[in-house]
Amino acid sequence: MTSTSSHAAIGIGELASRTHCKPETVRYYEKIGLLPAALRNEGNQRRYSEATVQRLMFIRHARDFGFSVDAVRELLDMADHPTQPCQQVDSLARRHLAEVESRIQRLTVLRDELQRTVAQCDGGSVEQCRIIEVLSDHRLCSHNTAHGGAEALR
Amino acid sequence: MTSTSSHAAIGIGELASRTHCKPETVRYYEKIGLLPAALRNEGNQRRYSEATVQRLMFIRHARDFGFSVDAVRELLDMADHPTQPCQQVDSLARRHLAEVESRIQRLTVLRDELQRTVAQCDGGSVEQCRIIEVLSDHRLCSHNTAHGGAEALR
DNA sequence: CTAATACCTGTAGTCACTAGAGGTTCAAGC
DNA sequence: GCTTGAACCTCTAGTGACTACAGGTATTAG
Repeated sequence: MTSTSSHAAIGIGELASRTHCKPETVRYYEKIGLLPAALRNEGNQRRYSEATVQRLMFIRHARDFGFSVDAVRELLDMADHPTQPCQQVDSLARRHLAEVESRIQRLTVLRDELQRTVAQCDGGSVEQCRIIEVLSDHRLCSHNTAHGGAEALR
Repeated sequence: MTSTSSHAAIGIGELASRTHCKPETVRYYEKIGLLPAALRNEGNQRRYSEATVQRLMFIRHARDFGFSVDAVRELLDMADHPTQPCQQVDSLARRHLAEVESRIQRLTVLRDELQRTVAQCDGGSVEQCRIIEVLSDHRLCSHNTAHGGAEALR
């Protein structure tokens, strides 16, 4: 048996594989306080309960939604206080949604500018390349504002 | 006069302000080799020509388009060889465009899921909050694949 | 001449992990 | 009991593209 039975303590490897992350990530989350310090067995290895599996699933799912680690910290805190009103949760999620929408907006403008520029390249020499020309002179862009690609990507 | 005359050597502060970045960024670009080592005056301070202003404008504009520093390095290299065919430029720009489009795609899927989730919250207690519930259980999501928000944002 | 400003170098911090070195513990087979 | 290999441990450094200091020097305006 590979110890997948329901209420036995599990090791970091199984915890990681059941939550689609790596042992390094689990140790990292413990270090930054997203997960509490794990119980250890006699040989100093971490042992986890089902409750930790659930907590880590929550964390991974929230991260997968694009919430920052700090936001996840707040969400966990709220989830730990179930009788409180969920206004803060709602507000956090709406702010996140607004950020995603803004990101889409900026990337769409950038995409249009890139498409226009790329479409104008006729495949000659670099000397007459429209892409290089546009990069050399912002006045050739359709907007005179920044594209914001450096922030909207990466 | 604040030394804005056309062909005099300028300092790092003026170079920075004319290219919408900071002196630290200029020094950083020099360090990583995007800009050549600057000439110095008697007091060891960097002095720049108009050519450097142009080069840095190109760099900033390309970064603003979202090209990575490595991509900018390649673009600069190509721009420095004007008689070569611009096929590589074109290919680099098209790959970048594809990346931007993919990013928009992923963020759009994420936005839809977030919108759906946020819309279901009725403002009660955390206990019955749909947002917390969805984060706790991926099966409540409309797709059973990852949302990829952690990679698509950030 | 003085004071404010701009500049210099070098280091560390950001974010959310990931990768590696160098050592220890565990589980299975013989 | 012994061996072997996988899994685990801690600690450090690296990623991208800057940004922010600290502690010192140069320039410039008045």
